[in-house]
Amino acid sequence: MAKEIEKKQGFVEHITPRDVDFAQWYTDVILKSELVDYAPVRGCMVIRPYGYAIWERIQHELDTRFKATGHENVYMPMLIPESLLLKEAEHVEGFAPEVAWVTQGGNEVLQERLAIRPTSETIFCAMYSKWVGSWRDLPMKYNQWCNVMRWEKSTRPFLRTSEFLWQEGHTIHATQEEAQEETMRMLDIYREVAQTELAMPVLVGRKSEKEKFAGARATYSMEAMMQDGKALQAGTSHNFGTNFAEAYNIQYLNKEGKLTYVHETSWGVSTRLIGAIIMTHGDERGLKLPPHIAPIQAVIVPVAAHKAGVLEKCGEIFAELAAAGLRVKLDDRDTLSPGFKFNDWELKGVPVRIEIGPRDLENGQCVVFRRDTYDKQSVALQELSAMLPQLLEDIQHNMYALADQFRKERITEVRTMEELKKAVDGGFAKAMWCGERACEDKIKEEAGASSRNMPFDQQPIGDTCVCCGKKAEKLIYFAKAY
RNA sequence: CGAGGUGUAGCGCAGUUUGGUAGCGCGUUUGGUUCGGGACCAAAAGGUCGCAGGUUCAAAUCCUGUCACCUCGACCA
Repeated sequence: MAKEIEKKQGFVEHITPRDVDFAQWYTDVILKSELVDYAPVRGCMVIRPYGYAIWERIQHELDTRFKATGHENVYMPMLIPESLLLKEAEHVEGFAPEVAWVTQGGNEVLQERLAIRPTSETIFCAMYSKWVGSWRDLPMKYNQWCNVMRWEKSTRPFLRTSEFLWQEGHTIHATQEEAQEETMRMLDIYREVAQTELAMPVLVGRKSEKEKFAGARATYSMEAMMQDGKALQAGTSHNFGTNFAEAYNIQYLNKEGKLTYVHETSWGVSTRLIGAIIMTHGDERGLKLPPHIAPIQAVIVPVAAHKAGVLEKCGEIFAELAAAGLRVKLDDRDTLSPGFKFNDWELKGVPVRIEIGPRDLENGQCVVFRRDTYDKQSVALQELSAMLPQLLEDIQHNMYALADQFRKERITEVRTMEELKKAVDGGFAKAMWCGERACEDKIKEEAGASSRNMPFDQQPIGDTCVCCGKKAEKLIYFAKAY
């Protein structure tokens, strides 16, 4: 089907329409926009310069906020001795099926095999137990930017790959209250970055026991809705209580001189966020990047670049905009037609395009195109650098508003299983739940949906469980998930 | 790990049923003309047909094995 359309239109770079095959649309977009390529290793991706530039933007937004809230960056080794990994039982059980092992070094078989980190709780714990001694040492709030590896059964670039990049924050605190405060603070930073920088609305809340992180006392998440109505867990923040501290013996002497276990948190977001941006905003022409994290915010495309003065003027405008602090690019590739470039930069999701040709030079203006609405307007050249920042903000806000409206239309309050099944076919179901694992399992079985999270703002929409009909305990979202 | 699918030029594919000189489109290179929504003409380069066995005078094609990747499920950021 998609192939027939492609052939008919004769477009080499044609993208499969979203409503024909959303999964294929996603694959088309990420490959053709040159974000990633498949690696010659099972389940791994190569993040290409344009994709990595987006990751660097996301890193910048997060890292700035981490540091502003008192966190420091560190780096832990990628290899974890098996004995160390085994100490927290629930954690091991959760990760064991997807750990990759190093069993040989050079020509020698290792005495103890080494896990390639699937996450670094264990090694952080080992170091914290060494580093902490007094209540004066607390809190310790460390973060690391690194790669991790999980031997996933089936993989998709950005969404689930064997190796991926992320940040993992690990903190230890004197009290449960402090740990909980930290857990919430970091979740809120994730929410804020998602909403203000990625223009992506998210639902924040607490995970059910079934869905929580292996070894956590409580897991909180932010959940985003993709354009096929499926949920993507876009970030998590965990409160471990003293679970790991007890397993790894992380104790300090409190003010009374008594040995006390620390309270620990961890929190992470990954390159999956790039997948979230793509599936939240993208359209039939390809990527659509929010201006705040777009590596290129505005691209200048010369028209009839060989004509006198065109390229020179483009160069001047480029210098002016760059000096004004905009991330701008001049597309001076000489063998490509303007039309090709228009499509190329739309595919790559650049928020604003500036066209400058001979006609514009005569009139002292340019054509400004915005990616989110496809609107074109003529702008006087001397006003350009003054109007662009506001235009970029408009685009940023419009993209959030569109995504928010899309999501609102696809969240349905449900009171019966029939309603739930219908709601999760292309959307989220908002339901009351008794709190029992059995009902989650049954909903997974019958509707293919999992619980996403329980919002902090618990305004009941009924008093009986959507599944079993018994007394409801919690308001919770269900959805099919990536 | 279950079910399905695909491996042929950088990319996308045809050719496999019925064994007989390796094809097409795009891209690439060179020269020229173009340039306000995916330009055109001409010439050129580019492939041990995933890998290993086997059958045959002859294998991309038939047989056996094997590896990899993709999609959908189950599991997970």
